[in-house]
Amino acid sequence: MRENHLPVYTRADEAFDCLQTAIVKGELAPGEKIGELELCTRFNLTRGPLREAIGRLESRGLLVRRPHAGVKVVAVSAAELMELYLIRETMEGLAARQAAERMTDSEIADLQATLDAHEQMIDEAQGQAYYQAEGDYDFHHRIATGSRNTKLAQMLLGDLYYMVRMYRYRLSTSAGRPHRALGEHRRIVEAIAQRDGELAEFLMKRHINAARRNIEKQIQDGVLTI
Amino acid sequence: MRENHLPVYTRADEAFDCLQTAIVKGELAPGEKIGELELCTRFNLTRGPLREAIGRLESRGLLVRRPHAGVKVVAVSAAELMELYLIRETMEGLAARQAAERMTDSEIADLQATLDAHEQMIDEAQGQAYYQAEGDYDFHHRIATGSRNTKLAQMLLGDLYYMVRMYRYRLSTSAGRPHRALGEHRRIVEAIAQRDGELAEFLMKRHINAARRNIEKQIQDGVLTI
DNA sequence: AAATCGATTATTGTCAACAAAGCAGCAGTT
DNA sequence: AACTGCTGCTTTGTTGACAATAATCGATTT
Repeated sequence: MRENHLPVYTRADEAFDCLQTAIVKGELAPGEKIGELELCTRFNLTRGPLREAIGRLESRGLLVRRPHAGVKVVAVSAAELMELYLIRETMEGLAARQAAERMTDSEIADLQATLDAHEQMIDEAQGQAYYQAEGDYDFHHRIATGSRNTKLAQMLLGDLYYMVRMYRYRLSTSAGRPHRALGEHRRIVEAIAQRDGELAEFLMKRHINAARRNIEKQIQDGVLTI
Repeated sequence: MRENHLPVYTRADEAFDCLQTAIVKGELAPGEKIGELELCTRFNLTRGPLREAIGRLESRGLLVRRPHAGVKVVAVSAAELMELYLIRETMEGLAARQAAERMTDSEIADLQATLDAHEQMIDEAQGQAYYQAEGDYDFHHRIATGSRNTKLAQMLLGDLYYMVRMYRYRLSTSAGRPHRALGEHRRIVEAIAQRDGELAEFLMKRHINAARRNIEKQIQDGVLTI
């Protein structure tokens, strides 16, 4: 009778992780057609577990399958990326509201501590937008789980974030934005600490809206190509 | 070069459909532990495709798997069902707003026509809440696709609705609600026809909120047990 | 008598061979 | 010269057998 249910990794889980990170990191380019046995040799897997993983990823919308004709990585257009941000706006707004109602005091304290860490990271590594991106991810991750809304967290963490991160990897956050974003994060946490759900929702929506407009501008300026 | 890509059904697709409908219809009860080979004999499948389907359904949150210990249908608590409705509220609000901006005139006309059909169904089969439930599903389905937001539609149609429908099957919509719901539907479509996205969003959110409170009340009254 | 440890059994995870379907190249015809 | 139909090949879909793991039941010990 094992009490400690530490995650038992099956080959299928392994395959899932390998594929997912490869897609997110851009090692498998969007639109690229991928062969099964090619992936098998690449990740040291057999086709059974791999196919299970492909099924899961297809269900999550990261892969597109055409029966008997192969699987390819989903290609998201600029317009679709913008729509992803619209979805994030509403869903994370809800998450922030629920987080304000449900996060424990210690969780909020932790969140504030991570923001301090993020600030230091930004100061130390100026221009190293990567850290900010990871920090940003961390922040939103905590709010999603803090909402205590199982399905909401699942949809945000399991579906949306992977698609967003997939495009995060190739976009350099514009110079001034990290500091601005951090300020916005602070105000959201303040609202949560004051248990002001409505305000937290409003601020979160505005925050993501700003991020969306930022990317939109970069695309229009030709800085970011999709 | 085949032009007409009619859906090619593989065994895995078949397995997926079988399992999904069985879960939604309650033939596989929530919490019930299901064995693979039992399902194989039941649906005339082999384990390969079945496992692929299980992987997909697990990824969608309808099944819960514990490695080496089997798969069971997810059991959603009353509280979680309420949170599902909170998610629907925000997401379908967004869908209604985008639908107001993007649906074609003929799509809107079609939508109005289906509402007329629903009204007739309700009048003819009084108390037959089933038709209303299906009609309701149809309505929300059209709005979701009408948003032209691929990911949003995918999340609503592929994830949330199946979970909601799973619990719809066992709840009898209270007597007065079908007519009220139809009225709400009409006002939403009106807003869409007038291309008033904000209003459509507001009305849709209120509509789903009302549905949620209706179920909440039924649960409290003991009419509906989960 | 209760509890724990161990062997058995049933079930899941994995693999490799088989069948089927699409794709590409070639040849023949129009 | 372009197009259509055939043939062979590659890739995917499927199957059944094999290996590994957890649950169950029984025996032994405290």
